[in-house]
Amino acid sequence: MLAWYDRHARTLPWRISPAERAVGVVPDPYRVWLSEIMLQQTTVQAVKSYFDSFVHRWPTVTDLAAADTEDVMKAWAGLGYYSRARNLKACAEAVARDHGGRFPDTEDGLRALPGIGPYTAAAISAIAFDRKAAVVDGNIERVFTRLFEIDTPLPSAKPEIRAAVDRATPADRPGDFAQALMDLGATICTPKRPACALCPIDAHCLARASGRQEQFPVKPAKKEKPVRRGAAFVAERGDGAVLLVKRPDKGLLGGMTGVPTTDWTVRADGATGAGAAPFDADWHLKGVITHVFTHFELQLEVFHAVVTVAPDFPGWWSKTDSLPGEALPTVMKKALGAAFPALFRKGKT
DNA sequence: TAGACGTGGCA
DNA sequence: TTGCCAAGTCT
Repeated sequence: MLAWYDRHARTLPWRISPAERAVGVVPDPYRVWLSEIMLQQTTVQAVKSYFDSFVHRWPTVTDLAAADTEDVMKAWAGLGYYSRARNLKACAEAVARDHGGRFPDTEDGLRALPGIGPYTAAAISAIAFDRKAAVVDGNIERVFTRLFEIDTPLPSAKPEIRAAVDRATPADRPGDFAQALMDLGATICTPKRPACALCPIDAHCLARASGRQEQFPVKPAKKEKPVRRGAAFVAERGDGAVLLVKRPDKGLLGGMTGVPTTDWTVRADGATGAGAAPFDADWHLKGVITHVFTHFELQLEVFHAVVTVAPDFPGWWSKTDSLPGEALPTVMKKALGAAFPALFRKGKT
């Protein structure tokens, strides 16, 4: 795997190449940590631009610790799983305050920090500090369940997989070993139609031998996504400014910004409509948007009104030129796009 | 332990 | 178009 990695390692903004490492270049634990948090359940392609803007704006963990939380949420907007952004800030503060601005180099030390679970602790200790650790992410689960035809369904199979990864991990270059396995999973040992002919370890793979590559890993059946409905209210002032509110720190889209909405419920009856508006105005239905979250699908009626008298309602007015800089999750950009077709298109600003 | 928690890309 | 999925964590 290490020989394969030396020739085929992906070039990524947060990564030290095997050649650089060989001549003594060491990774920056801050960049390793930041990339690992961003990459949780998120594609490399989606992360790249966010990673660049974060390290440009906050070059060190101390800079991030000193940042305004609102600015961090704004910079994270669009990446999803927003508790990661809160924990990112809390973790930076803990590292600055309790560790003198330096990340712990052990799994236990890292695991104690907010937002760092078993995977990320192992990954940082291996990649940033070259410590031997059993790094197990989704890629590595796939590679190992195929190698050994582990047919226990996930997540029950995790201990079995972890033990196998632990046995396989070398004392030399454990960080490159983990990254090699992840690159293999991302580029060759893919979920569908894996390119076994190109695999450096196909001779060792039980699933390859039996032709059952795509049967692994075994996962439980998905549950059906319920549909929830609600209404969003885009209030526009005479100068074009829009009324925004900050959502509660916990729960869905926690700490992010949005337009006022009703609750999103499974009720399919007349729970929505202009009658559910937070204050009286000449509301007009502008459209219905659909947005798919991890555990439900949302159908959101979007109402618009031009407001001449400031409503007694918590929030602030944001002019159209400052709107893109707000901490707006994609679903909220979609809602604004339904109200202002010229300003927002398909959730992009 | 199972559910909450976003988003965009691709087959 | 629909479903699956991508370097998981927290409760």
